[in-house]
Amino acid sequence: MSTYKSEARDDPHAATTARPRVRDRIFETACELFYRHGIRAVGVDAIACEAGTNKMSFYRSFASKDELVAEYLRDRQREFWTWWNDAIAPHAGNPRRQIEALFESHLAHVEESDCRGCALGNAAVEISDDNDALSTLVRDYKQRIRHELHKMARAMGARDADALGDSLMLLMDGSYFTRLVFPGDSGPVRSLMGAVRALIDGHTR
Amino acid sequence: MSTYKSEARDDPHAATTARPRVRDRIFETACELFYRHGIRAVGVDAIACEAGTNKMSFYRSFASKDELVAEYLRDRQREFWTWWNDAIAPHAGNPRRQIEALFESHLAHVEESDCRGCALGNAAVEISDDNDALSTLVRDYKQRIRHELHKMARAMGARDADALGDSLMLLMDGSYFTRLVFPGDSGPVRSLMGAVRALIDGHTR
DNA sequence: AACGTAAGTTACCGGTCAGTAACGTGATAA
DNA sequence: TTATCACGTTACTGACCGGTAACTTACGTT
Repeated sequence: MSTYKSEARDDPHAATTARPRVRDRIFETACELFYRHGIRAVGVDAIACEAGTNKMSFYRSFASKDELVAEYLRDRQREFWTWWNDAIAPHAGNPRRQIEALFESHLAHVEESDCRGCALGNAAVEISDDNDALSTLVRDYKQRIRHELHKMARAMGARDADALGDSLMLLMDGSYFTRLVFPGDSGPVRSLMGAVRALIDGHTR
Repeated sequence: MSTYKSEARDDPHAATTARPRVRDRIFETACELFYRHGIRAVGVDAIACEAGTNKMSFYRSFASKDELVAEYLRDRQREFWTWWNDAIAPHAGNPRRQIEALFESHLAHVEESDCRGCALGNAAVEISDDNDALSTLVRDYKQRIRHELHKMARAMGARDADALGDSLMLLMDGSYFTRLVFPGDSGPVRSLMGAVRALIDGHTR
């Protein structure tokens, strides 16, 4: 199974060059490690070490690992909605174009070499259902995505807007999920835009 | 984060009533626990205890936890293809009906209350990429599914068979993935059959 | 110079992880 | 009867888990 182990830091004391506060370094490192290797696979020791500090400084900045995980998930969530708004903003007033632009951007993102799927969705695999704080966080996130897709489908005048929104969500999460196994743009994600357009057409023609 | 802890066994010594061999009990217990709580979240101690035995008997039957995990994944894989063949067998010679039947059966499975998504796909989230044995196992599995879907789409006479097969795979994995967050039949999976038929129509009309 | 603050260091806690050694027991089969 | 097999039991290893205590070092203000 093998948990992630950090290798010695290259830059033990960069001294003068004002590097970011330890809390920020820890957080950024943790985000990267969690996404790359999974939440359970990364211990706080490895995070602190990789961030060029130690466990004590970790616990001066974060109450617990679960707190850090929650903050990681909230951060990814925020980034997601920023991305979402940026993707649809140029096509305000044209819902169909907005959906297409959204999925074009999503496709580009998913095809990037360092993409490891959906951070929140992956977390749902790892966290236990009885961890209320974290699983609620993920559920709210996915529910809001679903809701926004319903809204956009409705704005587009789709025959069965909720069904179209749900189908689009299946495609979105499907491309995240398959991405874990198929590298780059070689996977089933190739067919994403075709499927998106076919479904939209089917609901508007 | 909280790892799974087993509660005391109810049936410490069922004596006469010939219960299955310890290896089988361990394996069955492990499959259930891995699927329910995730692979990393379940330790060998918990497995052995839940199976009504102890760690020593575990290691008499399995060389390592990773070996057991591999066997778990192979078993789920076998079950999957059995299910697959059973689903399409009644409609041999009618590829379109086969695909529909496949997804109808898949939908029913995914709507079951104890479904926690795709065992192999979930494993892909948890295992590290450098675990060759396990990640190859998962990749081969997903590649074969993709290949079979391509074949069926081709047999159906689809205009772009590979694209249709890929789109169907996105829907399939999407319904697995969303299932982790949306309980029962309340999630985006509601739209599955509609999307499947719309895509097929789009590729054959 | 004095002080507060941010951060590094070492050592430790109890618990769990995967995995092993050595031994005991009860049933079966030769 | 004796040997073997399948299994249970106890105790252990070394590493790692999340988390804490107590102390030290360095810097920035005033």
